[in-house]
Amino acid sequence: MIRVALVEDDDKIRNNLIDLIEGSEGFRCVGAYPNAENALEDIPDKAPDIVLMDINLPGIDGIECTQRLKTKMPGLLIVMLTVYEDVNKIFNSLQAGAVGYLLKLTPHREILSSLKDVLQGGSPMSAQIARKVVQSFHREPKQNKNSEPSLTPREEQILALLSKGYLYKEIASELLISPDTVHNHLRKIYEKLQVHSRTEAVVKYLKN
Amino acid sequence: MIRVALVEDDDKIRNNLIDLIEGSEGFRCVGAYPNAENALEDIPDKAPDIVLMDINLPGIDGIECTQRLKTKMPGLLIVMLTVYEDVNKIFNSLQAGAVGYLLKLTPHREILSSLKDVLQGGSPMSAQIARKVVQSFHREPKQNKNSEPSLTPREEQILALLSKGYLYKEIASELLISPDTVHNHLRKIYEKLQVHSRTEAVVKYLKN
DNA sequence: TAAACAATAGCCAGTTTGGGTAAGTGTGAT
DNA sequence: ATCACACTTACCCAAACTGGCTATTGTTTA
Repeated sequence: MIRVALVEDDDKIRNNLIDLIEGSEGFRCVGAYPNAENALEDIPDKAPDIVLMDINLPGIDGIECTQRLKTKMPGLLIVMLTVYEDVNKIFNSLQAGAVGYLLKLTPHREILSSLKDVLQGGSPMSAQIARKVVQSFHREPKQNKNSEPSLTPREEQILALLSKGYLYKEIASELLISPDTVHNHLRKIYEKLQVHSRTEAVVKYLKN
Repeated sequence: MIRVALVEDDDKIRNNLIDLIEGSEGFRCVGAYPNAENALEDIPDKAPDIVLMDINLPGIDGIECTQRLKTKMPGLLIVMLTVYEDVNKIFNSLQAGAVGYLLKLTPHREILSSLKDVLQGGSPMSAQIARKVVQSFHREPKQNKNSEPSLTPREEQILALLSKGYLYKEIASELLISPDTVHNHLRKIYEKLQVHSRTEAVVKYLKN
Protein backbone atom coordinates (compact mmCIF):
# COMPACT_ATOMS: atom_id res chain seq x y z
CA MET A 1 0.00 0.00 0.00
CA ILE A 2 1.63 3.25 -1.18
CA ARG A 3 0.66 6.20 1.02
CA VAL A 4 0.41 9.39 -1.01
CA ALA A 5 -0.18 13.00 0.04
CA LEU A 6 -1.09 15.87 -2.29
CA VAL A 7 -0.30 19.57 -2.19
CA GLU A 8 -2.22 21.35 -4.95
CA ASP A 9 -4.18 24.59 -4.78
CA ASP A 10 -6.51 23.96 -7.70
CA ASP A 11 -9.56 22.23 -6.19
CA LYS A 12 -10.52 20.44 -9.36
CA ILE A 13 -7.07 19.01 -10.03
CA ARG A 14 -6.63 18.06 -6.40
CA ASN A 15 -9.94 16.21 -6.29
CA ASN A 16 -9.15 14.47 -9.56
CA LEU A 17 -5.88 13.23 -8.10
CA ILE A 18 -7.56 12.12 -4.89
CA ASP A 19 -10.04 10.12 -6.94
CA LEU A 20 -7.29 8.63 -9.04
CA ILE A 21 -5.21 7.56 -6.08
CA GLU A 22 -8.02 6.33 -3.87
CA GLY A 23 -9.53 4.46 -6.82
CA SER A 24 -6.34 2.54 -7.59
CA GLU A 25 -5.29 -0.79 -6.22
CA GLY A 26 -2.34 -0.48 -3.86
CA PHE A 27 -2.59 3.30 -3.37
CA ARG A 28 -4.04 5.38 -0.57
CA CYS A 29 -4.35 9.13 -0.32
CA VAL A 30 -3.52 10.03 3.28
CA GLY A 31 -3.67 13.79 2.92
CA ALA A 32 -4.55 16.52 0.45
CA TYR A 33 -3.76 20.19 1.03
CA PRO A 34 -4.53 23.37 -0.89
CA ASN A 35 -1.42 25.17 0.35
CA ALA A 36 2.07 24.67 1.74
CA GLU A 37 1.23 25.93 5.22
CA ASN A 38 -1.36 23.21 5.86
CA ALA A 39 0.85 20.61 4.27
CA LEU A 40 3.85 21.49 6.43
CA GLU A 41 1.72 21.18 9.54
CA ASP A 42 -0.01 17.91 8.78
CA ILE A 43 2.27 15.82 6.57
CA PRO A 44 4.74 14.90 9.34
CA ASP A 45 1.85 13.29 11.27
CA LYS A 46 0.49 11.44 8.26
CA ALA A 47 3.88 10.04 7.25
CA PRO A 48 3.16 9.40 3.58
CA ASP A 49 5.60 7.54 1.36
CA ILE A 50 5.32 10.04 -1.44
CA VAL A 51 4.17 13.65 -1.71
CA LEU A 52 2.90 15.08 -4.96
CA MET A 53 3.74 18.77 -4.73
CA ASP A 54 2.53 21.52 -7.01
CA ILE A 55 5.35 23.95 -7.77
CA ASN A 56 3.18 27.04 -7.97
CA LEU A 57 1.34 27.55 -4.71
CA PRO A 58 -0.06 30.69 -3.11
CA GLY A 59 2.08 31.91 -0.18
CA ILE A 60 4.95 29.51 0.42
CA ASP A 61 5.68 27.88 -2.93
CA GLY A 62 6.24 24.23 -3.62
CA ILE A 63 10.02 24.56 -3.74
CA GLU A 64 10.26 26.18 -0.33
CA CYS A 65 7.76 23.65 1.00
CA THR A 66 9.87 20.80 -0.38
CA GLN A 67 12.95 22.14 1.33
CA ARG A 68 11.21 22.42 4.69
CA LEU A 69 9.62 19.00 4.47
CA LYS A 70 12.96 17.42 3.61
CA THR A 71 14.61 18.96 6.67
CA LYS A 72 11.92 17.44 8.87
CA MET A 73 11.62 14.18 6.97
CA PRO A 74 14.81 13.46 5.05
CA GLY A 75 13.57 10.14 3.72
CA LEU A 76 10.36 11.53 2.26
CA LEU A 77 9.98 11.16 -1.50
CA ILE A 78 8.66 14.32 -3.10
CA VAL A 79 7.56 14.50 -6.72
CA MET A 80 6.81 17.89 -8.20
CA LEU A 81 3.71 18.66 -10.24
CA THR A 82 3.77 21.32 -12.89
CA VAL A 83 1.69 22.33 -15.88
CA TYR A 84 4.61 22.92 -18.20
CA GLU A 85 8.32 22.15 -18.14
CA ASP A 86 9.74 25.20 -16.44
CA VAL A 87 13.34 24.06 -16.44
CA ASN A 88 14.58 26.47 -13.80
CA LYS A 89 11.84 25.75 -11.30
CA ILE A 90 12.18 22.04 -11.76
CA PHE A 91 15.91 22.35 -11.38
CA ASN A 92 15.50 24.30 -8.14
CA SER A 93 12.97 21.77 -6.89
CA LEU A 94 15.44 18.97 -7.41
CA GLN A 95 18.06 20.95 -5.54
CA ALA A 96 15.55 21.46 -2.75
CA GLY A 97 15.18 17.73 -2.42
CA ALA A 98 12.55 16.51 -4.89
CA VAL A 99 13.33 13.23 -6.65
CA GLY A 100 11.53 14.00 -9.89
CA TYR A 101 8.52 15.65 -11.43
CA LEU A 102 5.36 14.94 -13.37
CA LEU A 103 3.45 17.11 -15.78
CA LYS A 104 -0.16 17.64 -14.75
CA LEU A 105 -1.38 16.45 -18.13
CA THR A 106 0.37 13.11 -17.73
CA PRO A 107 -2.04 10.21 -18.38
CA HIS A 108 -3.39 8.62 -15.19
CA ARG A 109 -1.82 5.31 -16.01
CA GLU A 110 1.60 6.90 -16.23
CA ILE A 111 1.20 8.84 -13.01
CA LEU A 112 0.57 5.64 -11.11
CA SER A 113 3.45 3.81 -12.74
CA SER A 114 5.76 6.75 -12.05
CA LEU A 115 4.79 6.68 -8.38
CA LYS A 116 5.63 2.99 -8.20
CA ASP A 117 8.85 3.75 -10.01
CA VAL A 118 9.74 6.42 -7.47
CA LEU A 119 9.28 3.99 -4.61
CA GLN A 120 11.63 1.59 -6.36
CA GLY A 121 14.38 4.17 -6.58
CA GLY A 122 13.50 5.85 -9.84
CA SER A 123 13.44 9.52 -10.72
CA PRO A 124 10.82 10.48 -13.25
CA MET A 125 12.02 13.36 -15.38
CA SER A 126 12.48 14.19 -19.04
CA ALA A 127 15.79 13.66 -20.75
CA GLN A 128 16.21 17.43 -21.09
CA ILE A 129 15.95 18.00 -17.36
CA ALA A 130 18.20 15.02 -16.75
CA ARG A 131 20.82 16.61 -18.97
CA LYS A 132 20.68 19.84 -17.06
CA VAL A 133 21.07 18.00 -13.80
CA VAL A 134 23.92 15.94 -15.17
CA GLN A 135 25.66 19.02 -16.45
CA SER A 136 25.47 20.87 -13.18
CA PHE A 137 26.92 17.71 -11.76
CA HIS A 138 30.01 17.60 -13.93
CA ARG A 139 33.10 18.17 -11.94
CA GLU A 140 35.17 20.92 -13.36
CA PRO A 141 38.28 19.25 -14.73
CA LYS A 142 39.93 21.90 -12.55
CA GLN A 143 41.58 24.38 -14.83
CA ASN A 144 45.27 23.92 -14.27
CA LYS A 145 46.40 26.02 -17.15
CA ASN A 146 47.70 29.28 -15.86
CA SER A 147 45.88 29.28 -12.52
CA GLU A 148 47.68 26.38 -10.94
CA PRO A 149 51.38 27.19 -10.76
CA SER A 150 52.04 23.59 -9.65
CA LEU A 151 53.36 23.53 -6.12
CA THR A 152 56.03 20.99 -5.30
CA PRO A 153 55.04 18.10 -3.00
CA ARG A 154 56.87 19.74 -0.13
CA GLU A 155 55.10 23.01 -0.72
CA GLU A 156 51.72 21.30 -0.84
CA GLN A 157 52.53 19.57 2.40
CA ILE A 158 53.44 22.81 4.09
CA LEU A 159 50.39 24.55 2.69
CA ALA A 160 48.21 21.77 4.06
CA LEU A 161 49.63 22.23 7.54
CA LEU A 162 49.36 25.99 7.21
CA SER A 163 45.68 25.50 6.47
CA LYS A 164 45.26 23.77 9.78
CA GLY A 165 46.40 26.92 11.52
CA TYR A 166 49.84 25.64 12.49
CA LEU A 167 52.54 28.15 13.36
CA TYR A 168 55.78 28.16 11.43
CA LYS A 169 57.56 26.44 14.28
CA GLU A 170 54.82 23.86 14.61
CA ILE A 171 55.10 23.03 10.94
CA ALA A 172 58.87 22.94 11.35
CA SER A 173 58.82 20.43 14.17
CA GLU A 174 56.18 18.38 12.38
CA LEU A 175 58.39 18.11 9.29
CA LEU A 176 61.66 18.06 11.20
CA ILE A 177 63.06 21.10 9.44
CA SER A 178 63.88 24.57 10.67
CA PRO A 179 61.26 27.31 10.93
CA ASP A 180 63.36 29.33 8.52
CA THR A 181 62.93 26.65 5.89
CA VAL A 182 59.20 26.74 6.44
CA HIS A 183 59.40 30.46 6.04
CA ASN A 184 61.24 30.03 2.78
CA HIS A 185 58.77 27.56 1.34
CA LEU A 186 55.96 29.87 2.28
CA ARG A 187 57.55 32.70 0.36
CA LYS A 188 57.69 30.58 -2.77
CA ILE A 189 54.13 29.43 -2.22
CA TYR A 190 52.94 33.03 -1.86
CA GLU A 191 54.75 33.97 -5.01
CA LYS A 192 53.29 31.09 -6.98
CA LEU A 193 49.78 31.66 -5.72
CA GLN A 194 50.08 35.41 -6.10
CA VAL A 195 49.06 36.12 -2.51
CA HIS A 196 50.58 38.02 0.36
CA SER A 197 49.36 36.38 3.53
CA ARG A 198 48.65 32.98 4.97
CA THR A 199 44.95 33.67 4.99
CA GLU A 200 44.82 34.32 1.26
CA ALA A 201 46.93 31.26 0.59
CA VAL A 202 44.68 29.08 2.72
CA VAL A 203 41.55 30.39 1.01
CA LYS A 204 43.00 29.54 -2.39
CA TYR A 205 44.10 26.18 -1.13
CA LEU A 206 40.70 25.27 0.26
CA LYS A 207 39.09 26.02 -3.07
CA ASN A 208 40.07 22.83 -4.85
CA MET B 1 24.43 13.91 -40.56
CA ILE B 2 25.44 12.85 -37.04
CA ARG B 3 29.18 12.19 -36.76
CA VAL B 4 29.91 9.39 -34.30
CA ALA B 5 33.19 8.03 -32.95
CA LEU B 6 33.63 4.76 -31.06
CA VAL B 7 36.01 3.69 -28.32
CA GLU B 8 35.61 -0.01 -27.63
CA ASP B 9 38.28 -2.66 -27.16
CA ASP B 10 36.20 -5.69 -28.15
CA ASP B 11 36.71 -6.06 -31.93
CA LYS B 12 33.41 -7.79 -32.52
CA ILE B 13 31.31 -5.25 -30.65
CA ARG B 14 33.21 -2.37 -32.23
CA ASN B 15 32.68 -3.70 -35.73
CA ASN B 16 29.02 -4.34 -35.02
CA LEU B 17 28.60 -0.75 -33.94
CA ILE B 18 30.48 0.55 -36.98
CA ASP B 19 28.14 -1.45 -39.21
CA LEU B 20 25.10 -0.19 -37.36
CA ILE B 21 26.11 3.44 -37.59
CA GLU B 22 27.43 3.41 -41.14
CA GLY B 23 24.37 1.50 -42.27
CA SER B 24 21.90 4.02 -40.83
CA GLU B 25 20.46 7.02 -42.56
CA GLY B 26 21.78 10.27 -41.09
CA PHE B 27 24.71 8.70 -39.22
CA ARG B 28 28.40 8.45 -40.02
CA CYS B 29 31.16 6.75 -38.11
CA VAL B 30 34.17 9.04 -38.28
CA GLY B 31 36.47 7.06 -36.03
CA ALA B 32 36.69 3.78 -34.14
CA TYR B 33 39.41 3.03 -31.60
CA PRO B 34 40.31 -0.03 -29.56
CA ASN B 35 41.80 1.97 -26.70
CA ALA B 36 41.80 5.35 -25.00
CA GLU B 37 45.29 6.31 -26.13
CA ASN B 38 44.44 6.17 -29.83
CA ALA B 39 41.12 7.87 -29.21
CA LEU B 40 42.69 10.75 -27.33
CA GLU B 41 45.11 11.31 -30.15
CA ASP B 42 42.73 11.17 -33.07
CA ILE B 43 39.30 12.31 -31.88
CA PRO B 44 40.18 16.03 -31.67
CA ASP B 45 41.05 15.95 -35.39
CA LYS B 46 37.93 14.05 -36.40
CA ALA B 47 35.61 16.35 -34.42
CA PRO B 48 32.69 13.98 -33.99
CA ASP B 49 29.36 15.10 -32.53
CA ILE B 50 29.08 12.13 -30.22
CA VAL B 51 31.54 9.62 -28.80
CA LEU B 52 30.40 6.18 -27.68
CA MET B 53 32.88 5.24 -24.98
CA ASP B 54 33.31 1.85 -23.38
CA ILE B 55 33.85 2.22 -19.64
CA ASN B 56 36.20 -0.73 -19.27
CA LEU B 57 39.23 -0.24 -21.48
CA PRO B 58 42.76 -1.62 -21.20
CA GLY B 59 45.27 1.01 -20.02
CA ILE B 60 43.53 4.35 -19.59
CA ASP B 61 39.91 3.56 -18.81
CA GLY B 62 36.84 5.16 -20.34
CA ILE B 63 36.25 7.46 -17.38
CA GLU B 64 39.73 8.93 -17.49
CA CYS B 65 39.48 9.18 -21.26
CA THR B 66 36.17 11.03 -20.95
CA GLN B 67 37.71 13.51 -18.55
CA ARG B 68 40.64 14.22 -20.85
CA LEU B 69 38.51 14.55 -23.94
CA LYS B 70 36.19 16.99 -22.19
CA THR B 71 39.09 19.21 -21.20
CA LYS B 72 40.18 19.39 -24.83
CA MET B 73 36.67 19.52 -26.30
CA PRO B 74 34.20 20.83 -23.72
CA GLY B 75 31.26 20.68 -26.14
CA LEU B 76 31.77 17.04 -27.09
CA LEU B 77 28.90 14.72 -26.21
CA ILE B 78 30.12 11.48 -24.69
CA VAL B 79 27.85 8.51 -24.06
CA MET B 80 29.21 5.64 -22.03
CA LEU B 81 28.86 2.01 -23.06
CA THR B 82 28.72 -0.72 -20.47
CA VAL B 83 27.66 -4.34 -20.29
CA TYR B 84 25.82 -4.04 -17.00
CA GLU B 85 24.63 -1.19 -14.82
CA ASP B 86 27.63 -0.58 -12.59
CA VAL B 87 26.16 2.34 -10.69
CA ASN B 88 29.43 3.67 -9.34
CA LYS B 89 31.27 3.62 -12.63
CA ILE B 90 28.39 5.23 -14.43
CA PHE B 91 28.16 7.82 -11.71
CA ASN B 92 31.87 8.60 -12.02
CA SER B 93 31.55 8.79 -15.79
CA LEU B 94 28.83 11.39 -15.51
CA GLN B 95 30.99 13.35 -13.12
CA ALA B 96 33.82 13.12 -15.60
CA GLY B 97 31.65 14.72 -18.23
CA ALA B 98 29.56 12.05 -19.95
CA VAL B 99 25.95 12.98 -20.70
CA GLY B 100 24.48 9.52 -20.35
CA TYR B 101 25.07 5.85 -20.97
CA LEU B 102 23.80 2.88 -22.96
CA LEU B 103 23.90 -0.80 -22.16
CA LYS B 104 25.67 -2.82 -24.80
CA LEU B 105 22.69 -5.13 -25.15
CA THR B 106 20.39 -2.23 -26.02
CA PRO B 107 18.44 -2.94 -29.25
CA HIS B 108 19.92 -1.24 -32.31
CA ARG B 109 16.80 0.80 -32.88
CA GLU B 110 17.07 2.26 -29.39
CA ILE B 111 20.76 3.02 -29.69
CA LEU B 112 20.11 5.16 -32.75
CA SER B 113 17.15 6.94 -31.18
CA SER B 114 19.18 7.57 -28.02
CA LEU B 115 21.94 9.14 -30.08
CA LYS B 116 19.45 11.48 -31.74
CA ASP B 117 18.04 12.21 -28.33
CA VAL B 118 21.48 13.12 -27.01
CA LEU B 119 22.00 15.59 -29.84
CA GLN B 120 18.69 17.20 -28.94
CA GLY B 121 19.73 17.75 -25.34
CA GLY B 122 18.67 14.48 -23.82
CA SER B 123 20.51 12.28 -21.33
CA PRO B 124 19.84 8.59 -21.72
CA MET B 125 20.02 6.88 -18.36
CA SER B 126 17.91 4.66 -16.18
CA ALA B 127 15.69 6.09 -13.47
CA GLN B 128 17.93 4.52 -10.81
CA ILE B 129 21.01 6.32 -12.05
CA ALA B 130 19.01 9.51 -12.40
CA ARG B 131 17.98 9.24 -8.76
CA LYS B 132 21.56 8.84 -7.66
CA VAL B 133 22.56 11.86 -9.67
CA VAL B 134 19.66 13.89 -8.31
CA GLN B 135 20.51 12.92 -4.77
CA SER B 136 24.12 13.92 -5.03
CA PHE B 137 22.74 17.15 -6.30
CA HIS B 138 20.53 17.96 -3.30
CA ARG B 139 21.72 20.92 -1.38
CA GLU B 140 22.24 20.27 2.29
CA PRO B 141 19.85 22.49 4.27
CA LYS B 142 22.93 23.36 6.35
CA GLN B 143 22.81 22.25 9.95
CA ASN B 144 23.32 25.12 12.37
CA LYS B 145 22.45 23.51 15.66
CA ASN B 146 25.25 23.53 18.17
CA SER B 147 28.02 24.19 15.70
CA GLU B 148 27.13 27.80 15.17
CA PRO B 149 27.82 29.91 18.29
CA SER B 150 25.76 32.73 16.71
CA LEU B 151 27.98 35.61 15.71
CA THR B 152 26.44 39.06 15.68
CA PRO B 153 25.84 40.59 12.23
CA ARG B 154 28.83 42.83 12.66
CA GLU B 155 31.02 39.93 13.61
CA GLU B 156 29.88 37.94 10.60
CA GLN B 157 30.65 40.89 8.40
CA ILE B 158 34.14 41.23 9.78
CA LEU B 159 34.76 37.52 9.56
CA ALA B 160 33.71 37.60 5.92
CA LEU B 161 36.23 40.31 5.16
CA LEU B 162 38.87 38.53 7.18
CA SER B 163 38.28 35.49 4.99
CA LYS B 164 39.13 37.52 1.94
CA GLY B 165 42.56 38.12 3.37
CA TYR B 166 42.01 41.75 4.34
CA LEU B 167 44.30 43.30 6.93
CA TYR B 168 42.82 44.81 10.07
CA LYS B 169 43.28 48.27 8.66
CA GLU B 170 41.72 47.30 5.35
CA ILE B 171 38.68 45.93 7.13
CA ALA B 172 38.64 49.07 9.23
CA SER B 173 38.59 51.42 6.27
CA GLU B 174 36.05 49.22 4.49
CA LEU B 175 33.66 49.44 7.44
CA LEU B 176 34.64 52.97 8.42
CA ILE B 177 35.72 51.98 11.91
CA SER B 178 39.09 51.94 13.61
CA PRO B 179 41.53 49.04 13.35
CA ASP B 180 41.30 48.68 17.11
CA THR B 181 37.60 48.01 16.80
CA VAL B 182 38.27 45.36 14.21
CA HIS B 183 40.85 43.90 16.53
CA ASN B 184 38.30 43.77 19.30
CA HIS B 185 35.60 42.13 17.24
CA LEU B 186 38.11 39.54 16.15
CA ARG B 187 38.92 38.69 19.72
CA LYS B 188 35.28 38.01 20.45
CA ILE B 189 34.97 36.00 17.25
CA TYR B 190 37.98 33.88 18.20
CA GLU B 191 36.50 33.26 21.60
CA LYS B 192 33.14 32.22 20.17
CA LEU B 193 34.67 29.99 17.54
CA GLN B 194 37.20 28.59 19.97
CA VAL B 195 40.17 29.41 17.77
CA HIS B 196 43.37 31.36 18.23
CA SER B 197 44.33 32.67 14.83
CA ARG B 198 42.79 34.16 11.74
CA THR B 199 43.62 31.09 9.72
CA GLU B 200 41.67 28.81 12.03
CA ALA B 201 38.77 31.23 12.07
CA VAL B 202 38.71 31.46 8.30
CA VAL B 203 38.83 27.69 7.92
CA LYS B 204 35.85 27.32 10.23
CA TYR B 205 34.02 30.09 8.46
CA LEU B 206 34.53 28.60 5.02
CA LYS B 207 33.07 25.30 6.16
CA ASN B 208 29.42 26.32 6.07
C1' DT C 1 78.80 19.86 -18.25
C1' DA C 2 76.13 23.76 -17.24
C1' DA C 3 71.73 25.41 -15.99
C1' DA C 4 67.55 25.02 -13.43
C1' DC C 5 65.28 23.96 -9.55
C1' DA C 6 63.79 21.77 -5.00
C1' DA C 7 64.95 21.66 -0.40
C1' DT C 8 67.52 23.21 3.23
C1' DA C 9 69.16 27.18 6.48
C1' DG C 10 70.16 31.76 8.15
C1' DC C 11 69.77 37.06 9.15
C1' DC C 12 67.28 41.39 9.41
C1' DA C 13 63.77 45.15 9.19
C1' DG C 14 59.23 46.27 9.34
C1' DT C 15 54.30 44.96 9.79
C1' DT C 16 50.55 42.35 11.55
C1' DT C 17 48.37 39.67 15.08
C1' DG C 18 46.81 37.98 19.58
C1' DG C 19 45.85 38.89 24.21
C1' DG C 20 45.49 42.15 28.33
C1' DT C 21 43.03 46.06 30.09
C1' DA C 22 39.83 49.98 30.08
C1' DA C 23 35.95 52.56 28.86
C1' DG C 24 32.18 55.24 26.29
C1' DT C 25 27.56 54.88 23.61
C1' DG C 26 23.16 53.06 22.47
C1' DT C 27 19.33 49.64 22.61
C1' DG C 28 16.26 46.48 24.46
C1' DA C 29 14.52 43.79 28.25
C1' DT C 30 13.26 43.07 33.17
C1' DA D 1 15.75 52.21 36.14
C1' DT D 2 18.99 48.87 36.08
C1' DC D 3 21.12 45.24 33.54
C1' DA D 4 22.89 42.90 29.68
C1' DC D 5 24.89 43.24 25.47
C1' DA D 6 26.41 44.94 20.85
C1' DC D 7 29.37 48.20 19.00
C1' DT D 8 32.83 51.35 19.39
C1' DT D 9 37.67 53.37 20.51
C1' DA D 10 42.21 53.29 22.72
C1' DC D 11 46.95 51.82 24.38
C1' DC D 12 50.58 48.30 25.44
C1' DC D 13 53.44 44.30 24.57
C1' DA D 14 55.07 40.00 22.94
C1' DA D 15 54.79 36.75 19.43
C1' DA D 16 54.20 35.75 14.76
C1' DC D 17 54.40 36.85 10.10
C1' DT D 18 56.12 39.00 5.48
C1' DG D 19 59.56 40.03 2.37
C1' DG D 20 64.30 41.42 1.37
C1' DC D 21 69.00 39.04 0.54
C1' DT D 22 72.29 35.12 0.71
C1' DA D 23 73.96 30.38 0.48
C1' DT D 24 74.72 25.11 0.36
C1' DT D 25 73.42 20.53 -1.24
C1' DG D 26 71.38 17.41 -4.31
C1' DT D 27 68.77 16.06 -8.54
C1' DT D 28 67.12 16.62 -13.03
C1' DT D 29 67.29 18.39 -17.47
C1' DA D 30 68.95 20.60 -21.59
